[in-house]
Formats: sequence, C-alpha cells, structure tokens
Amino acid sequence: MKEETLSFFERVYDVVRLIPYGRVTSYGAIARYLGAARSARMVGYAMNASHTRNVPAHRVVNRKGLLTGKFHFDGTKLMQQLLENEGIVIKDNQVRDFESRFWDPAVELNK
DNA sequence: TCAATGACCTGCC
DNA sequence: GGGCAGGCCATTG
Repeated sequence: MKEETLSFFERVYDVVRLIPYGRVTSYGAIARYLGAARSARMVGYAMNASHTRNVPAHRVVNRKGLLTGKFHFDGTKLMQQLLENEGIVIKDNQVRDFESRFWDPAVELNK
C-alpha cells in the first residue's frame, strides 16, 4: 500500500469517511474542521487523489451544494446516482435541501 | 528549488 | 442581486 507520510489528504479522507449515510458536507467545512479554512482548495485537491482510496467523495460537494466534482467520477451521473441512492435528491447537479442535508464535522464530531 | 496547478471560498464592483 | 477576480495552502512536475 502507500503510507505517504500522514498528509492532509489522510485527514480529509478520514472526515469524509465519517460522513453519515444520507448526509453531505462541503470542502470548506472539512477544511475548517482540519483547521485550514483557507485551504478549502486543498480539500478538493485531496479528493482528486481520493480515487486511489476508498473515500465516498460523492458525499462531498461545494458550498453551494453543487456537484462540482461529478466530472471527475467514472460517469457524470455516477455521483448523482450515488447520492440519490442514499436518499439525497439532486436537482440540476445540485443537492436539494442542502442545508438540511448538510453535515458539519466541526459540529457533529465536536458534539 | 522554483513555478504552476487545483473537485474552493470570500469579497468587491 | 448577480457576476468577476483574487487569495490561500499543499502537492506535483
């Protein structure tokens, strides 16, 4: 396997894996939870490498609830199908009731 | 080592 | 209210 020195990616993967079923979070939320709110871009970049890891990146969307990374999946509809499979409604590549489905690790994990 | 990129976010016009 | 640009941090070439 690969133990590339506990990089930020591992932290992101860990949080993403903790996302409950039927819930979604944003890059900024994870970044903020990791203490790098200004590194939201890094979170997205980490997901780019998530392909080599068992990480449900489809549960991670941008601040607007838009499936920005759907293009990076095997199929553009794969991400949407995965979310819908979890009970999440997708409208125009956007998560419906995103605020209701939003899962903030900084709050849920700190509870 | 330096430079450029990146599935973003916030602020300003 | 909507659209545009810049900034930040880490990884890779």
